[in-house]
Amino acid sequence: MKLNEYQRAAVLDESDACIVNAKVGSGKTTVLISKVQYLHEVKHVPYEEMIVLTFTNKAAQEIKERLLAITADQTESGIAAEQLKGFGTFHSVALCLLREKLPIQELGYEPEFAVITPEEETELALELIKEQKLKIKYKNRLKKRLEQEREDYENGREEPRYHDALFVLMRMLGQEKLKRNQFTFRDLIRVSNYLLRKNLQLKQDIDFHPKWVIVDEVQDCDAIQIEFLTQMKNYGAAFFAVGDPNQVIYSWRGSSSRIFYQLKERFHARELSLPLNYRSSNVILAAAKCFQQNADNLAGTRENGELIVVKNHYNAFQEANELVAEIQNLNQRGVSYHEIAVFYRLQSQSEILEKVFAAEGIPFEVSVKKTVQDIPILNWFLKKMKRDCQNKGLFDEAPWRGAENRCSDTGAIETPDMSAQDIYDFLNIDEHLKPNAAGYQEEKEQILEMLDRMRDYTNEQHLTLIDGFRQFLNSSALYGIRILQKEVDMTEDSVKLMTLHASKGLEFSHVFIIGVNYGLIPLRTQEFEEEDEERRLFFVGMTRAKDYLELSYYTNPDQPRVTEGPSRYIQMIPQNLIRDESRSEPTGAFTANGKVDLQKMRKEVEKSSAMQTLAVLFGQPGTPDSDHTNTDEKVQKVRHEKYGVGIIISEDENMVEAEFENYGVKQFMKMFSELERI
DNA sequence: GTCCATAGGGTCCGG
DNA sequence: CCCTATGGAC
Repeated sequence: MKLNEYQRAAVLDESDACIVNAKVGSGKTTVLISKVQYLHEVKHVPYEEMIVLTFTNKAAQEIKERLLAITADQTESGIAAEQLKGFGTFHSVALCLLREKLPIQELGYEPEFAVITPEEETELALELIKEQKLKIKYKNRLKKRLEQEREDYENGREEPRYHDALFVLMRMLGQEKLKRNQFTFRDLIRVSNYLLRKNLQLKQDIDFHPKWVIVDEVQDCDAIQIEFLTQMKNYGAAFFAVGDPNQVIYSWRGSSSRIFYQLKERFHARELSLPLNYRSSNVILAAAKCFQQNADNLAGTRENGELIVVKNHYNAFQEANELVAEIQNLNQRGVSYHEIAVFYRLQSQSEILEKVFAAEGIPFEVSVKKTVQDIPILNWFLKKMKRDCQNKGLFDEAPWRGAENRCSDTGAIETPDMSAQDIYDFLNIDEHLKPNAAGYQEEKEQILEMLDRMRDYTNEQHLTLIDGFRQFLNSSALYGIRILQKEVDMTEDSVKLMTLHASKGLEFSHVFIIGVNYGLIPLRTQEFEEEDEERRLFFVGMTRAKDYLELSYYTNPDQPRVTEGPSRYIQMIPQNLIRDESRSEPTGAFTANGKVDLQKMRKEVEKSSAMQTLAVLFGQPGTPDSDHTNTDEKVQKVRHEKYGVGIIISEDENMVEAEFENYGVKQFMKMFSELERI
C-alpha cells in the first residue's frame, strides 16, 4: 500500500496520543488500517490488545475485511475472528467487555443479559406508568422526553424541565431494566464506563490490558463515548484517532464540532493532518472550501475539472423530469448509473423522484434504512421468540433433540441436522400466521430466512439450539440483522437517491444536489447556531462528487416554508467556479413570481472581495495577471501566514511548490492557497 | 363534549 | 416560524 508523506507520518507516529485531522477524501480509512497493520507487524502488538472503534457496523466490517484481505496474501496463517473481538462499534465492544471482562454481577446483572432497542425501552416505560399509575403527560412523545430528562440529569440541571412524574419514571425504569437484566444501547457504554472506573480505583485486576485504542470518525463521539476512550487510556492504551471536524453533521445526536479539539486537549494528543484530497476535482474542492469552518490546508491532487453547474427548475416535478433527461444523456455517453447520485435535504423529497424515475425507466435505489423492526411480521416473530426462549426447556420435546450432543473433549456441540422448516413446524408458527391470509407465503419465507440465520449463528458458536437462539436474540438489537437490512447496494448499477446525511462516507463521479433553496438548504431552524451544521452538511454533500457537481433550486417550490430562488449557499460559491445555466423563465409555467435577478446577483458576487484578491494574486483566467506564470527568471518569493517567507521551486498552472526555511518544501494549490507573492 | 392555552415538535437517524 | 396534541377548565 502506497502512502503519501502525511499518511506515512500518521502511521509511524510514536506519540502516546495522536489525533489525525483527516481532511475529506484524504484516505483516513487507509491510514487507520495501515496503522493497525504496522502496529501488528512492526511493533508486534497482538490484535487482541487493540481496541478499534467505529460508529457503524458497516465501518467495522469494512476494516475487518480489508485487514483480512491484506493478511491473507501473506504466508502467515490468517487472522481468526477470535483475535478481532476488540474491533467493532463502541456498543459491540462494550457488550463484549460486559459479557466477558467486567464484574457486572456486582451491580446485580446476570452475564446473560439482553440488549433492548429504544422502542422496547419505551414499551417498558409505558408498562411501568400503567402499573405504578404514574402521572405522565404527553405519552406519545415519551421517548424524546425521557432522553431530555436523562440529559438534564446527567448534566446536573437543577430546575426540572418537566413538571410531571418523568423523573420518578426515569429512576424506576433504571431499576426495572436491572431487574429484567436488560441494557439499552446507552447503558452498555455507561455501565462499562462505571465498572472500568470503579475497578481501576479499587485496583481489582480484571483481565483487560489494551495496548492501543484506535478510533474512526472520532469527531462524532458524544460525552459517554469520550469517557469510554478515557477509560481505555487509563488502562494503559495508547490513543490513535482519525476524524474530520468539518464533517460533524450529527451534533443533534450528542457530538459537538469542538469535540475534536477538546479531545486533543484532554489527551494532550499530538495533532497530525492529512491535507491531500484524492477524490474531487480542484473546482469542486475550491467551492466546497467556502463551506469549511476552518478553511485551512485542504489541498487537491487532481486536475481542475468541469465547472459546477447551477440550474433552476420550476418545481420538484419539473426537476425530476429534467434529471431523468440528464441522467439518460449521461448514461448514453457511457457514465454508469451507479456513478450517479442525487442528494436532497429531506427524506420526503425522494417521493417525486422515485415516481418519475420509475415511470421513465431509470434504475434507482433509495437509501432508507430498514431493519427487522420495520417488517411487522419479523418484529412480531422476534418478540415471540424472545418470550418463548425464556423457557430453557423450549426444545426439549423437539424431534431432533436426541442428536444434540456435547463432545466431551472440545466442548463443541454436535449439530443435529434440522432445517429451518423443522423448527418452524415444531414452534407451530402456522397457527399464528393464518395460511389463508393474503401475505402468507411471503411472511413464511421471511420467518424461515430468519430461522436459518439463527440456526447458522448457533452452529458457528457451537451452542445448543436454545442457547444459540437466546444469545442471538439477546444481542440482535445491536446488529440490525444485516441481510434483511435494506441498505444501498453500491455494486448494483442504479442511480442512488439519498439525503445529504446519508451521503457521508460515499463518493460518486456525478452528484446532483437538488432543492438548494433557502428554507431547505440551509434548512430553516429555530436556532441560528445550528446553521454551522447546515454548512458542514452541504460541504459533505459537495465533496462526495469526484468529477461533476450540479446544484439546482426551485423557482416555485411546492414545499411549505421553502423560499423561491437560489439559496445563499449558491451565492457563497465564487462565480468563476460556476457555469450558471439558470433560466430566467423555467419551462413548465409562468414565472410571475420568479423574481430572481441573476445579473444583479452575479455582479454582487464578482464585487465581493475575497475572490478578487485571490484572482489578482494568482492570475485566475480572465484577470489581467493571467499570463505571468513561469516567465520571470529571477528568484520568486512568497509569503505564507504560517510558514513565513519562502522561495518558489517550481510551479505549473495549478500548483506552486515553495521551500520555507524552517518547514521545508510545501506544495500549494493556486486556486485556494493563501500565498502572497513578494 | 367542547374550548382554549400552551408545551413541544418539526429534519437529519448511528448503535 | 406555524402547527398539533394535550389536558385542564368548564
